[in-house]
Amino acid sequence: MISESSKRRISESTIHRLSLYYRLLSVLEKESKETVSSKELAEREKLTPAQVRKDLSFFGSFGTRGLGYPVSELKRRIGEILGLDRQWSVALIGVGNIGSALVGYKEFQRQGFNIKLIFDNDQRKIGSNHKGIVVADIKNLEKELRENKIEIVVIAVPATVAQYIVDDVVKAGIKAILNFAPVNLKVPEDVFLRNENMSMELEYLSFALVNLFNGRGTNR
Amino acid sequence: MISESSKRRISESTIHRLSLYYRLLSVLEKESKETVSSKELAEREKLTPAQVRKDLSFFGSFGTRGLGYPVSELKRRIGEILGLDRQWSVALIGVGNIGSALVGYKEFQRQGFNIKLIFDNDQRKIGSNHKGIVVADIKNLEKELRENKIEIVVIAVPATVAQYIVDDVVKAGIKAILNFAPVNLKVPEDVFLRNENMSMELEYLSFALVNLFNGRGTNR
DNA sequence: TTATATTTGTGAATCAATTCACATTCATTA
DNA sequence: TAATGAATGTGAATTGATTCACAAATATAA
Repeated sequence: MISESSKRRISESTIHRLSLYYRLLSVLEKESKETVSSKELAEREKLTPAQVRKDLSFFGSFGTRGLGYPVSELKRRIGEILGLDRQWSVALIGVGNIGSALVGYKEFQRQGFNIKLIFDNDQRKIGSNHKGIVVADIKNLEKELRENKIEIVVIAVPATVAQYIVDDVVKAGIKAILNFAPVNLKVPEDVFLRNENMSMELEYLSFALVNLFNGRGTNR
Repeated sequence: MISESSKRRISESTIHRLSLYYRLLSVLEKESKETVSSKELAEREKLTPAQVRKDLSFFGSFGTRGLGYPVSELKRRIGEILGLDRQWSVALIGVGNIGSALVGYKEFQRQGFNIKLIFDNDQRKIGSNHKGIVVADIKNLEKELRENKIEIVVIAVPATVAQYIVDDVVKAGIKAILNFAPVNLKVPEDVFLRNENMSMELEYLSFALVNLFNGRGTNR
């Protein structure tokens, strides 16, 4: 897979759809379904069968003609591609509204994203316990990130301080950052930064209600 | 604008970028910047100037040749397009981890999304106060949604019950739903449904770390 | 064992989004 | 007031993503 993906350039949309397939396959696996066709996957995700097959074909051929894809096996393979076949050490910075929610978000753990450290700068929060993790002082950020071999950092601090925090996170050698603060962050070329913009979809709904209401909705 | 957008089909990406421009223009406005060029907007959002101009051109011509775009005016116009020039009545269903975070999320209010009602089915939560809003019993969902003229519903309940809730929400005549539950929901054609998949970006990071690490990161 | 029905995997074709490139417009300066 | 420079707005060109359509492979039924 690794060589495949460096050969061709895989689009962001394809990766996002792999996430969808992975989640759906987990459901099908629970339902003890043995095989599934691109047609069925497509119907359940509101895509075309060709789209599903094309997405998968970038990474190999996982199906059996005349039969479809083996549910468990395909789930396992997509898990491999997405890096969900391993555990990730995650640190969370900022334990306000959103930070607290993320600590308790079961879906992350289930996928192998383990929050190992929590940081904050508020003395009232430092030392407090969140789901078994003691909140550390942001002052020790770099040292702690290194010592605990953190691989992914989640930013959930106010927009005003996010850039300073990220600068320190980058200094600590972190190469993957998920940002919940509503602000554009600058990172070096070799750091992966993704933004979770919680207002964006709400704004899309607002746009849709105001502009697109000629009768029917347009879903993703 | 309304007629423009029904003439041509505006892509989802364009709308998402309008959200980005809007946020950036708010910053520029605070910095008392009078005008801004497509070049500068593009640089700050890691886009091309042509992309910025094309996006805006779908909705009209807001700039002055030789000068650029007037910051406040453009912000106002994009606000209009996105429906952020008005207040929206929002109901939140499910006040667990994520629901609680959303109640306190300032960014929503700032954009005119006002959480007016909160529902839950847990007797321990019903009647409790969240930022001045008393949690209502999910049993009265339909009645309350109608009486309070709710326009947008945010779903933050466990995946297992989300579809049942959504069915009731649709029955209440709601046409716009934002779903945080990690599950594919079915709604009629005339209802706008958007999904906020919190794991997706984390999975993208995971994918990037495993597959794309030939030195440099690829940011959005 | 053969015939028929399915369904994959994938080049080719189509459709959509992005970028190019430039005429046009306006601000500014001499 | 004319000349210069800057930046928009937009068709055309390009690039990228999606869908088509079909040969190949396999399952299943006769």
